[in-house]
Amino acid sequence: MSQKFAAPKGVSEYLPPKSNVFDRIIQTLKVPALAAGYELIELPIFEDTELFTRGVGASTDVVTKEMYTFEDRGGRSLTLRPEGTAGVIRAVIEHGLDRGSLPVKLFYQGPFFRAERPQAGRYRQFYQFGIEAIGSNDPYLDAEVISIAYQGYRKLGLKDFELQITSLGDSESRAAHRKDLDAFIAGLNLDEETRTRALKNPLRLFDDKREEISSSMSKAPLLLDYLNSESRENFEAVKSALDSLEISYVVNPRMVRGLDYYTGTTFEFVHNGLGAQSGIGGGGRYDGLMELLGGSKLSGIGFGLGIDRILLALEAEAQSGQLLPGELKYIDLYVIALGDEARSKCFTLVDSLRKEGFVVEQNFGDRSLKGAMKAADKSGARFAIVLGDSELQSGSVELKQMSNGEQTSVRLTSLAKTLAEKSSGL
RNA sequence: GUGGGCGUAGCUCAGCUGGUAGAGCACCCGGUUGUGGUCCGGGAUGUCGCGGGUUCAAGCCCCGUCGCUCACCCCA
Repeated sequence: MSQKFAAPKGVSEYLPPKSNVFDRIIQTLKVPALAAGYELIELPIFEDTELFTRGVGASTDVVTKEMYTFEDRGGRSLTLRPEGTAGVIRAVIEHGLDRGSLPVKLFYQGPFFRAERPQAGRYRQFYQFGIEAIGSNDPYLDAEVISIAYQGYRKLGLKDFELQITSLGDSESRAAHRKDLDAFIAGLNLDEETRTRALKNPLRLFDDKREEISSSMSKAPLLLDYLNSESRENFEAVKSALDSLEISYVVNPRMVRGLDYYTGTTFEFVHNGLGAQSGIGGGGRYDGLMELLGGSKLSGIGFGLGIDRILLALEAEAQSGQLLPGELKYIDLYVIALGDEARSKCFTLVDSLRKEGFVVEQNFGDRSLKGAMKAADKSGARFAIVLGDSELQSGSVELKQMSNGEQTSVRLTSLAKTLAEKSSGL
């Protein structure tokens, strides 16, 4: 009895050729981060459960109903990471990274886990690329962080997205607003569940898509109107820094983020071509997180970008039949051997060309020349050679350019040189 | 957790008021001796998601179940 296995529910998987695009996305997003001096931090996939309940916030849905939590053999409660920031902060504190020069600038990339009901752009295992800058509250740093995400998207060719920003202010500003917002919500007719949620974090109601709730929230007091002078000046400084980089944005005073640690500048990138899950990335400042997790009182800011959703966004923006960035695999040369003797010669030839840096594929098994040529064509190789008895005799091959069928006779000894010359001309 | 849609070849799907399985794409081979992309010919591939029921007969009807998907809650 053979059982057919399937991947667990709701996970995202990437197979060729789409996996090439997936890889390209990550490589591309890294470029602006590296250019700004951010360095890789590679962290465990699972952490102490309490890191998330405390860091992300016990009131959040992420913590209350979406965590993959399990006990290890020593009875410790562990959780598959639902987001990246808490782990980064933990590592910074644990290893004293904040004792060096500030801000500490880090980037990470990898899988994250939330046990939600899957839908378009929402998976139980999903991928994020993120950066964190810890130890400075300079508004220019906020703008730098935002610009790194922005540049990453643009480098990938994305256009149809919008940057939304707001400020959640400092604790004084939030307290003043909370008082009025609570009073306002108390006057609304809400179902039990929603009311409970509002008690934990009333801002969440701004994000509710149900018609009756969004319409009644339209008159709710906005946090942005309660910012004290310091918070307001800070927000203005961030905005003008973005202006100076010609990064356009819209201020969305109703924006809500899912994690409780955000303060001050908060932002989200929203794509217009996606379904309900339109946020392709977001982040913000977190003033109290470091201290909350047992570290020094340093502010930080960062973002997480959803690789899966960026891929969906690229697909949404692509014209039909258009290739996505990185989708086509690149091959310099396809080598076809005819006969046993040639086969053995080709095998070492391919090896040496690869060592010189060329991307080379060879045909395997007994195929007709026609079939092998067809495979060469489909591989996307720019050039092909056929090596059989006569080539072994003469010591030269016909180097065929696949795009136009042109063949040039080349000595085997100068194949690499000619290939390099011809390739650079393309 | 709640609600809608869908489950037929590797992929996208067709299958009329039930009569016992098809197309396109992809794949492999060939169109006389060692050269691809077009064209022509040939070929392999399905327990029609699974279980039960109705019927002489079910991919089509009924019940259940599993899965996928979209949306809500929530969120990258």
